[in-house]
Amino acid sequence: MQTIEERYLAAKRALFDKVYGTLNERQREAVFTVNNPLLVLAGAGSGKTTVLVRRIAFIIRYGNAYFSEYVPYGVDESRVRELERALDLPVREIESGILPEFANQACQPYRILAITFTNKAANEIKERLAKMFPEDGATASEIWTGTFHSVCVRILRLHCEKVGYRPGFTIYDTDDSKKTVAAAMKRCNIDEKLLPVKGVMSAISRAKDRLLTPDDFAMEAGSDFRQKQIARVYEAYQQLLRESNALDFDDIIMQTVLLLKNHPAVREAYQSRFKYVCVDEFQDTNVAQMQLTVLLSGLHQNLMVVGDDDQSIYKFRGATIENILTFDKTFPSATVIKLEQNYRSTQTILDAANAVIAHNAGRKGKTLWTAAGEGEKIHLRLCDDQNTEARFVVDTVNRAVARGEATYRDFAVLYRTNAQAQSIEKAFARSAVPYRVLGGTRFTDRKEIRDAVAYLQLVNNHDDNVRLERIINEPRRKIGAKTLDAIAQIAEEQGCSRFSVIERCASFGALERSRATLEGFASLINSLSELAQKVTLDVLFDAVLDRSGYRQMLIDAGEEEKDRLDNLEEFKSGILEYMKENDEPTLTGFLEETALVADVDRYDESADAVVMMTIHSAKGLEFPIVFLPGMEDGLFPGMQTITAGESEMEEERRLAYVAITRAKKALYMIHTRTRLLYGQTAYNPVSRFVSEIPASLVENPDEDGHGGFGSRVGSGFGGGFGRQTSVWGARGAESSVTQKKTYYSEPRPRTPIRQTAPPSGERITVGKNLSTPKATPKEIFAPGDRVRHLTFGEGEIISVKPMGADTLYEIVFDRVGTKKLMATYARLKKL
DNA sequence: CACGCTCTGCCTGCG
DNA sequence: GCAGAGCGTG
Repeated sequence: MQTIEERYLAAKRALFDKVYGTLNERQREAVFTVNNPLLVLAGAGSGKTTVLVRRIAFIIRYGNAYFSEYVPYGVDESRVRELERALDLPVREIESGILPEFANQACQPYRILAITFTNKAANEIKERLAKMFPEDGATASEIWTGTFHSVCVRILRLHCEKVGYRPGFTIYDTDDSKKTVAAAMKRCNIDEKLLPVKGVMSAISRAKDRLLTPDDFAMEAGSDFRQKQIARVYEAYQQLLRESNALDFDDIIMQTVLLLKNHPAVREAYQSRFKYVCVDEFQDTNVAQMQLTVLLSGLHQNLMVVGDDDQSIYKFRGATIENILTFDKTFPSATVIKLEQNYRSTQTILDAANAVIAHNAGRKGKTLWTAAGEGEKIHLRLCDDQNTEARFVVDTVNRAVARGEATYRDFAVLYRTNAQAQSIEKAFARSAVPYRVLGGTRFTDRKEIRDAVAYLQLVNNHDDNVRLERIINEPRRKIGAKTLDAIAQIAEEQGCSRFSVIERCASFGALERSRATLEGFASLINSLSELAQKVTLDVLFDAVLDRSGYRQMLIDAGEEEKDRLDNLEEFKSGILEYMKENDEPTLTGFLEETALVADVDRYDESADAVVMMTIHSAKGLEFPIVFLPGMEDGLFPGMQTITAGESEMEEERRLAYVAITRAKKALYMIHTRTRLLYGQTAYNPVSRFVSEIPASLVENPDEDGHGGFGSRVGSGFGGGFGRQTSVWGARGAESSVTQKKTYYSEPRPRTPIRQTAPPSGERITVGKNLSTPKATPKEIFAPGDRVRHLTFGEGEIISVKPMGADTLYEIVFDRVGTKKLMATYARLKKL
């Protein structure tokens, strides 16, 4: 017999469960678990952002209401009955009328910190939080949401002097850093040919990711000559950055960590402020970012991290998958919740993804499943070369659009390397298919934009030597390398900035010849600095372009540089936008935003065009129909991965997993017999990742519909390729027939794939070319039964759960571990 | 100092 | 195969 208290708590939880009934059980658990460390292992498409956003809203409204054991004084039989009866009320009424009284230590919004990696993700969270509190805009805006970098810059702006930077510091991007590293190497008398700048730069970056100071780095280098050299450059590089009052992207994180570590008062202030800390995409964090989160959440320990170890694809950028793999060891009190139900893709796509990723050893182990149904098979396609491949993509798109089965925006082409974009882009352009290419040169990487920004940067921070050098002779002012060397030398001797040397050039004999131009330049910058105090940003921007002569230079160049002028105008509209969005627009603020905003944010999902991007940049996105060109060993996985170790191959495999799970309803994997790569013709075998997908999931015209390509298909020396460069379709009769089978397929009913299984256990077939086996007899298994699955082999049922009209089995397979499968689709045979 | 030629190296890339 | 960097010449 339950006590009154037990019944009260049960009724309370039942009411919360009902109001949050649109979430699945696991999602609800994640939302309600607010205190103590929490690791949410969120598979692709499992609704992790929903969980993140709803959990934050829950914390603000109800605090620890769900799991709290608190029972108010005076709760009696009649009250409990009332609550139990309330379960029949509509959700809205429960939510507004009853739930608020359960609130337990509800948290003020400004005490919650949510950290993401990209501005895009941060904005999405902000927008969705705003929707959670439609009644007042203030609540959502008080929640501290931002990228690692924006959060750290915000902290550093207030405390930078404690770590040795002056207020108004500048942020150097990769290009500025590279120049500074080159300068540092020059100072150390190290030849760039013996030690490439690129390598040094990345070594320094990796060191900062791991919080290693130049001294630490030197210690670790030991007697290794190369490493010792890099240590010297690292030291000099930091020196140069400090002289310019500049931080690079890695410093932003590392210096914040050092600030919090070494200044207890600052640390304690933030620790007591942040009662709840949430981190998104936790699998992408590096040592420094991990340390930062641990420090910020150190007092209250309410740290929630969301991530997917299977989507960790940024090791090369310093991410340590160990952060997520060992989170529960680092925090023994942590709750771990796996989100495995997928709301994005068909079961076929998920089965393929699951099968591929199952080949990795170092993982937490998740198996995605969906209630959506099987969907169409995965299309595998062999083409002659990259041009045929491109034509195949374009024609498939055109056909589907012509039939009214899809619009351009439904398609995405995802590739391993940016170089692959070229041939496909050409084909789209030729056939007048609207398309967009993401990545490559960013808007803000264009020369004219960088120059204009450099002017603004120098106006904002006169010590910024890199930007000074960038624009002092742009437009031409006859200030060449000679003069600059002299200035740098004097600056070094005097221990002052180069700009102050230029200002006082009259005092230095060595600068006599350029005195007039230098003074002119100094007064240009100084007058712009004065102007910056008086006028709005857009006016300042025009003044920079006019007074510097930069605009005139482009106008004089005529038609050739027209684009650059247009780009500058576009950039100006960005300035106006910034001014509209910020109550107190400042030059520093704008420059900061420019430095911290990437190009991905420019991806406009509403435009009706096929989108092309690398698999890396597609992480987090989804598309109805996905093309994966270049599924070849040597390209994906790349040659350097094949010759490297197993852990590199696992990362590459995770990338394949990310690629596959982007697709909602259809996935086309393409490989070619020959491919022009780095000016050479390569004959690549089909990607091993393709071979890791069970043949039963794949429709493979090249095998004449028999499936079963356990061995490699298209190792590719079969038919007369090479001489026949004609596009497909104009080739021999036999192959056109094959092609007809694949993408000249019969019109497919536009059956929505996301529909639940019919209660009868009937299979949903999307397209009649799907040769699905006869419907499985609805045999009911019990825990302990031995069964056989087509792809997973033999296993034992460990749990049986009715799910609507279907049944969810949890099965431990002998070969592949535990999987959750829906009875309708699992095609289980009793042994 | 600017232009043009040759040479090199080349995966992915947030902020 | 191509872009960007570096070098040499007018």
